Amino acid sequence: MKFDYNAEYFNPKDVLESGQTFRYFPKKDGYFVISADKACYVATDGIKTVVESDEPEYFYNYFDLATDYAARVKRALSFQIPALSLAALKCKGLRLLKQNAEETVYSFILSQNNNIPRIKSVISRICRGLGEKKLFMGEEYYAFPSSRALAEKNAEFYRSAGAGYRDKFIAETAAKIAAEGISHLYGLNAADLKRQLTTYRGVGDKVADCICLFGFGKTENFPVDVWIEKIYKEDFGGTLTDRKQINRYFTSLFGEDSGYVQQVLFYAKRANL
DNA sequence: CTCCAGGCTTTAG
DNA sequence: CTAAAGCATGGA
Repeated sequence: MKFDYNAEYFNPKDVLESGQTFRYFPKKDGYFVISADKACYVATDGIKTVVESDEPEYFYNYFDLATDYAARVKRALSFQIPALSLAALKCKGLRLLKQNAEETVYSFILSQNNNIPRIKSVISRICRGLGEKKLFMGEEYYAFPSSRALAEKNAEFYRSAGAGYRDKFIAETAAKIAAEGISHLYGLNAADLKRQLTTYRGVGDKVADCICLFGFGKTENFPVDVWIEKIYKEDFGGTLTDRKQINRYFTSLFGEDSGYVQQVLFYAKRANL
C-alpha cells in the first residue's frame, strides 16, 4: 500500500525536520513517521516521493497532499520580500502537516523553552510508557496516548519522563481534555479557537498558534518564537519587541498565507539554508 | 562555569 | 495595564 507524489513539492526532509512534528525517525533511505496511532514510511529519490502505509488515506491527508503547494510558493514569491523569496525557493518541498489535534496540544506544551531533540525524546518516553504498542514494516512503535490515558498519570510521571517544569501543564491539560473532550473546538474560527486553547495550562499565544496551525489546519496563524523574533529583526528590519505586536505585524502582512510563510522562514533560518 | 532552547505562569510595579 | 523573575533539563 503505497502511493507517490511529485517530489518537487514534497520533500520528506523539509516537511519533517522543520519543527512541526517530533515523531519522525531517519532510516537508511527515508523516514519512519508516526502520527497518533498510525505509522508510515516516506522516502524520495528527488523525482517522486513515496509514502508506504497501511493507512494511505490518513497519510494523504496528514501530508496535505490535496493542497497545491506550487501555488503557495508562488504567492510567497509575490510578496517580493528578499528573505522570504530566498527561503521559499530553498524549501519548495516543505508542506504543512495536518496532525492529530490532541497530539499537537501536548507536543507543543512540551516544546516551550525547550529544544527539538529533547522534545522528541520526552514525547517518545511518554508514548513508550502510555501508548499502545504497534507494528509496522517489522518495526515496533507506540501510539500517542489518549487524553484519558494521559490523565491517569500525575505530574510526577511526566517529570520522570523528562518534561521538567512542564509536568504539571501536561497533567492538568490532560485532565481537562479527558473530562470535556475537544470536539467542541472543531467548528471554531481561528480567533475563537486560539482563545479557547489558551485556557489550557501551559498554552500561551505561541503554543496556541502552533496548535491552530498544525492541529487544526488554521493557516492564518503565525507562531512567534525566538527564531521568528530573530528573523523579524534581522531580515525584516523590525523594531517591535512585544511578541503580540510582532504576531499582528506578520498576520496582517501575510493573511491566509501566514502559517506557510512562518514555517518557511523558520525552517530556512534554523537549518541555515 | 554560563547560555540557550519553537514560552508560560506568577508576581511585582 | 506592562515588566520581570522563576521555572527543569541537557547540550554547547
